[in-house]
Amino acid sequence: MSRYLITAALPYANGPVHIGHLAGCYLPADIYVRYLRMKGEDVKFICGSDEHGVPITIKARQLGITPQDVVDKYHAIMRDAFFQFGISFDHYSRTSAPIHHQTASEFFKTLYDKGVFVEEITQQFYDEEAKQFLADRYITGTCPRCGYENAYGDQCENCGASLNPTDLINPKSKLSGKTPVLKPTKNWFLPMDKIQQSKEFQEYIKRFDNWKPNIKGQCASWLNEGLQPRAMTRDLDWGVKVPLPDAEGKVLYVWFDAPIGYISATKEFLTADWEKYWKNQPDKKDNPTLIHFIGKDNIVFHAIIFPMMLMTHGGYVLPENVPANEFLNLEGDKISTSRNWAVWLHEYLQDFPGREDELRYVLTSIAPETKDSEFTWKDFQARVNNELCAIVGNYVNRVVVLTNKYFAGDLNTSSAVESHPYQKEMDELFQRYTKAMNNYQFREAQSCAVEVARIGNKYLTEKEPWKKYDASNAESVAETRTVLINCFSIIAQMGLLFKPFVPRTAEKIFNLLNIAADKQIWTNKVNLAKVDDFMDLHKIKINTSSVILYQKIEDEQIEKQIQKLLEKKTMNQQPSAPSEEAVKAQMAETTFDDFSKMDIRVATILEAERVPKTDKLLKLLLDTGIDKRTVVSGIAAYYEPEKIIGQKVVMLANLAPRKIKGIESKGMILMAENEKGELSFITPQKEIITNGSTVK
RNA sequence: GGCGAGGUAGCUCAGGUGGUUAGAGCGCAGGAUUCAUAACCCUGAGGUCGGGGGUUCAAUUCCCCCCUUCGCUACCA
Repeated sequence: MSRYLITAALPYANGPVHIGHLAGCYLPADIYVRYLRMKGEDVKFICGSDEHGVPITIKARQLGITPQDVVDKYHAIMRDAFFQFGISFDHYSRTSAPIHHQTASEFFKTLYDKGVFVEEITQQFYDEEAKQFLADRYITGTCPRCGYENAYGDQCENCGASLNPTDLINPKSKLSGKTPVLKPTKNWFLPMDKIQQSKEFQEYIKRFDNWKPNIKGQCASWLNEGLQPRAMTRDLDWGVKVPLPDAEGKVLYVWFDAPIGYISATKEFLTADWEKYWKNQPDKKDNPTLIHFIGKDNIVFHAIIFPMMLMTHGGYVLPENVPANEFLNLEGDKISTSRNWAVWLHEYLQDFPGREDELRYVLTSIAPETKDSEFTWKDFQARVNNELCAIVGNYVNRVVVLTNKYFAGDLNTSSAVESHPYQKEMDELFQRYTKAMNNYQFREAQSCAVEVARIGNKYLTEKEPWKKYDASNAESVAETRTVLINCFSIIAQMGLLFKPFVPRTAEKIFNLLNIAADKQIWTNKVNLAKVDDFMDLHKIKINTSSVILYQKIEDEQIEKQIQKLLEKKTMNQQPSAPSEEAVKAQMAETTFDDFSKMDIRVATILEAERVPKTDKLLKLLLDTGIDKRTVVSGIAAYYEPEKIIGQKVVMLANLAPRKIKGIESKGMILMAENEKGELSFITPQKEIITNGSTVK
């Protein structure tokens, strides 16, 4: 028996869980864990809410409540939805738990004492009015890449660029709306560049060879570019306090503390025994196997940074595999929490009560294992109706109905039971299934389970007891009994294959056949003797007139869901629907004096060309009325160079010159921008306005 | 622009260290059947495996170029 510690990414506690999270991470993790348990392995499945970090503090501020209120709310929603859906965590914790603060704090202190960190004083934005340093997410400004005005200091949500706060144009503090100033502050960096060179790390990355191509490729890409030191502390007051005397007002970087959440949750759950699931054991063969299930957005943290932390700490095992999935799209569009384009788990559970297995089944059949995939409601309906109802559910019901019809539900017999002619195919399916499961190919494995039902249907159709059964002929009765016994044996084996995927269905099947929990043990090879041990083939008795495992999904239900989504889409597209994200709040007050320092004037574009090797930049020659000058502008996504010659524009003329891609840019074109970050020139309306006319 | 992963039947996806007729499910067409949730079972039609070049006796599979989708990354005063 091997020991496993399986984790699923800690969901961030600032919003509920949607089907993309499930298909990408929680469902595959749960399936794998249930498979390991079925094999009789010693496995612990750990997860919890990730409750630190800046977005939560922003959300709290917006709602006028404390960060703790925010995380309390979403922690409860997520935990309840997960458990109702059947994600079988052994323990679901949270990073605001005291034991987590203690564990993360100690972990940091150990690395500090070992001299792992590099202390560095850097210039960070500081809000003089709020008297605090600003984390990346607390700074907004114009995205230098796409021109989106509400980009965050770490990332632009419009174009997805990852940024440094100092990259932002016109940075503003989210606290006061004022322009922040740069001020020195001390932080502790993980020298990932050095650790990358270490023998131990080089040894560790060899195991990437066995990982899925998408992850291996992404990691190789990071490693080839060379890793950079990364700050493991932040100037913020929400999180785990940095356990050092000179670290007032600093907390651990959320990505430092979050993965430690896996450890603290294990501690909380197992108390004294936790180390058996995390640490190297005296005898190497007793070492636990650590596997992280995540979505592809987390690869670098789980495959590289966290292992580096574990490695430099010492004593811990490193992840054996990080099976990350790609993204799930929804009805042709990317799932987006901020645009509310999602199917939320807690809403599904309400709209489809008792239909958890149906969603589990469909999400597994379309899981983005090797590439992005797509969920549509029509497809959901088709898969439930054509596969679960028609093939699986219908098969079980026909066997039950026939048994009642010819044997009043009792197949009890003392004569020997012959195997059916498809046992070889079944055996092959079990082997295919095992191989797929071991390689994290869950869609393939699940299809093996459906395949079993197809075999059953085929067998039944070939034997056609409804034609051959003759109550007055003992031989015919015996043969029919054998056929039905075999049909039940196929059902039982199907239950085993289905158990990790649709646990409630499996439960119903095992209840129907009175198969005790201690018999539901996986075997990767089947034959009659094994099946007979698994379930007593001589004593099959059922006491139900029919078994409907799955109900059809009606057109109206699907229409309703599609309608729900269309409404969301309409709301998203209405430019007049102002939401907090869409329309920028008014900035802090300024003075006429400040405004009049701007030399804003009209100019005409004389020449325009793309800046080579860039996506966004145009090099423009402008006639400003006073001179002809070069300006580089990030508008290539919205204007083609040939088409803007002669275009009148408004520009800021006295902006300090700056070199961009080696070109000296003297000024800045002013652009109007909508909430999507789309840009437009601002053009004077009358011909009397000529080059050099001022704007005031 | 650089890097990574994809582009295979109408749809959702498998597969391939180069080698006889390229696979599955759904959908579609035809047949058979009635135990069953109009379900099951059988048969069939459908693809120059993103495009173009090259290497080879032979390429969908190897090499080069291009187009395209997704992600990471650079440039936007």
